[in-house]
Amino acid sequence: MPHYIEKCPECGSVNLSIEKERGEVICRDCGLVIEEKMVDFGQEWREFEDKAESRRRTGQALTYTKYDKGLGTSIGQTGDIFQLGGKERNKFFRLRKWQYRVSTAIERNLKLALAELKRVSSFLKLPKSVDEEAARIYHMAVQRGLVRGRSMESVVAGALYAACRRNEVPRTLDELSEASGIEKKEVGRTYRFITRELGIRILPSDPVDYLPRFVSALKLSADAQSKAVELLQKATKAELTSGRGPTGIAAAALYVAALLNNEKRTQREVADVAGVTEVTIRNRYKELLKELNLKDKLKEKKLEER
DNA sequence: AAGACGAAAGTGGTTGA
DNA sequence: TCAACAACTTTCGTCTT
Repeated sequence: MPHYIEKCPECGSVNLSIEKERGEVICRDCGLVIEEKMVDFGQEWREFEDKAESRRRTGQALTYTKYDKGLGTSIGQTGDIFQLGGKERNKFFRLRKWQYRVSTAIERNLKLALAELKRVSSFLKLPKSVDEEAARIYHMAVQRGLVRGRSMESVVAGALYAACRRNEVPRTLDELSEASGIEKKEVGRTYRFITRELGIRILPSDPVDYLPRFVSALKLSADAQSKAVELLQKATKAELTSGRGPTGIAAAALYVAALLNNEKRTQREVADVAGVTEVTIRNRYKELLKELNLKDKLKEKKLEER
């Protein structure tokens, strides 16, 4: 596993945790997110842990982040394809046909769109896998004519949002909106539209997925984070989570966890980081206290402090 | 003075007739 | 297409630390 950073710049700990799914490197001791979305967890070491599977390497994968899928522009234009065997030759014929079908208009649109996608995703420091997915979604959207009547940028933003959700690296609509310069509701609208039209299944995002970033932004400890995870698990069991905004739940759990851990943050601080209001935190927080019998614990805390 | 709390009214989106 | 509805926000007054 290639390590770009060995020690936590905050506390010097070498006890780093690599959250592959989120593409984040986190310090286990102080909870700092050291690297976010910077490591390309590609094929080579993805299967490292799974020894049953042989490691396969098949060269560069087709990539949707290049407008021509990385195939280059000279397929079948020279005579050399005729030296290939039948199977290979057919393959190239198919590719050439496909490429030919991409009209110049679509090609130009894709070039622009993928540049925009790249820009937004690097602004948000998203991992490459999300780029790929978003580009794929955009491709499909173009092919189905879903961009017509919508701005290219908003479709890009919607595709990225969908890709984030699919890869469990949730970004809020606010963040996407800020990065893309598209209004929040517009992003949400195109997101819903393209996922519906393309039949993309999106799991409801898990509040836990938001925690590492919130914890880091609030400079809370790893203890507080695991406490929050614990609370969230209980909350999920008590069915407090369905139908509610995941960010609000994550924020409330984190708020309580911080209190219990003597790392108090104000509701406002947590609310700002999570992109919800204090009121929402209060509501979720109230529910948490009621359902999980945490009141007593908080009272104990207060007594201890005297 | 700042933070926590809660009531009331408003917003944008979903659902179901 | 419209109305009911739930979740969330905004705003504001009151209580607590």
